[in-house]
Amino acid sequence: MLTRLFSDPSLLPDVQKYSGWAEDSDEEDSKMKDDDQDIQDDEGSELRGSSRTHSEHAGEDDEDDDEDEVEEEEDEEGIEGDMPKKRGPKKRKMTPARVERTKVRRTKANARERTRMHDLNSALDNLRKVVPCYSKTQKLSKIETLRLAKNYIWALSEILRSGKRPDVVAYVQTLCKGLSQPTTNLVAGCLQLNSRNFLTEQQCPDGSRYASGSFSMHSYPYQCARLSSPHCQPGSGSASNSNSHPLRTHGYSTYDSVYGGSGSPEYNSPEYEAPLSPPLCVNNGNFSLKQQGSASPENEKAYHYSMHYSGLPGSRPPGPHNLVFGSSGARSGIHSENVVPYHDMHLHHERAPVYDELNAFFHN
DNA sequence: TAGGCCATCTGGTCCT
DNA sequence: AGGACCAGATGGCCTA
Repeated sequence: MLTRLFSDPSLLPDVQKYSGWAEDSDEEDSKMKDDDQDIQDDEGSELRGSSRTHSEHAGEDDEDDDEDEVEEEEDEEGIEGDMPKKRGPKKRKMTPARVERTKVRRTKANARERTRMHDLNSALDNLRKVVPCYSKTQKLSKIETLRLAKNYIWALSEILRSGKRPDVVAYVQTLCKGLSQPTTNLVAGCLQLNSRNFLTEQQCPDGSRYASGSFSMHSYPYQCARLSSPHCQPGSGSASNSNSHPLRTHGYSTYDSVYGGSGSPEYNSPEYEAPLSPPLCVNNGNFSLKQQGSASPENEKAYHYSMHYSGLPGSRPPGPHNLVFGSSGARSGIHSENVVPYHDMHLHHERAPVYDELNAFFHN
């Protein structure tokens, strides 16, 4: 591509101009890769321009220099004869000066558009970090991020509206509504709704199961292997890393790794960026916030009572409250005082007001 | 190799 | 007039 580019003298001027812009830009796209991409795309646009209907003509009629006073009468009939007659203002002659100005203006517009899209992507990245599933290595697609965010907002709204303790199953199902199967798997994995663990853990202290099947793994088949997120998929990326990680091997979730308070240093690896996903902990169907790295007795207590989907033996106190998935709080006897107080939590989080309301409810 | 996702270019439209 | 926004087109990359 580049070889062809530089072998074609007609393409060089634009490329040089473009490169000049890239040097001036302090955007991230000044990176080598992006520069290459830019050059390629400019070349492509040049080449594509010849096939576009108005690439060099449309939108250039606002040029007001003198040599542009002459309008092309031929346009009325179609210059090439077989060219389709075009609507709109008559085209003006593309003098070299106009061509040059057009290119400059187009280049500036391209730069703005690129910056705009980068800003948009940055915002989308921020959104990825606050939806319930965040993986630096396996990013949700744009559309899936928006869908998940919508579902998440809806789920939280429902909690506030109904004033009821949310059912975990319904919560997850709401989150996964409309998501693609891979994304559903990813979200389920991030929430640690591992079917195996789920089924083995939804036993009451007396051994009887409840709510089994309320979460249909048929509807949301969770497959560990599909999860390439480093914190929820063993074997992704570096197999040795994931396998050597005891928590990952057992499928510990984002909740566990970040909000579980274990302070597992493995999660500080570059590969794993501490999730900024909502610090929500589903505690007996009760959504709460968990504090990072807290060692206070209260927090320990709350931690003991907090629900961990995967219940790794030995890693967590095997208290009965660990096993509660149902929506009925009476079933477990867990009370709201077991929830980490809001003010002890992620006050830095952008959505503190939401949590404020949630906790106001859960603490009443 | 097809399909999904993405970045970029581009021209049109709207707004300030 | 210029910038923001939008949607279509295109090509690259990745994965099943």
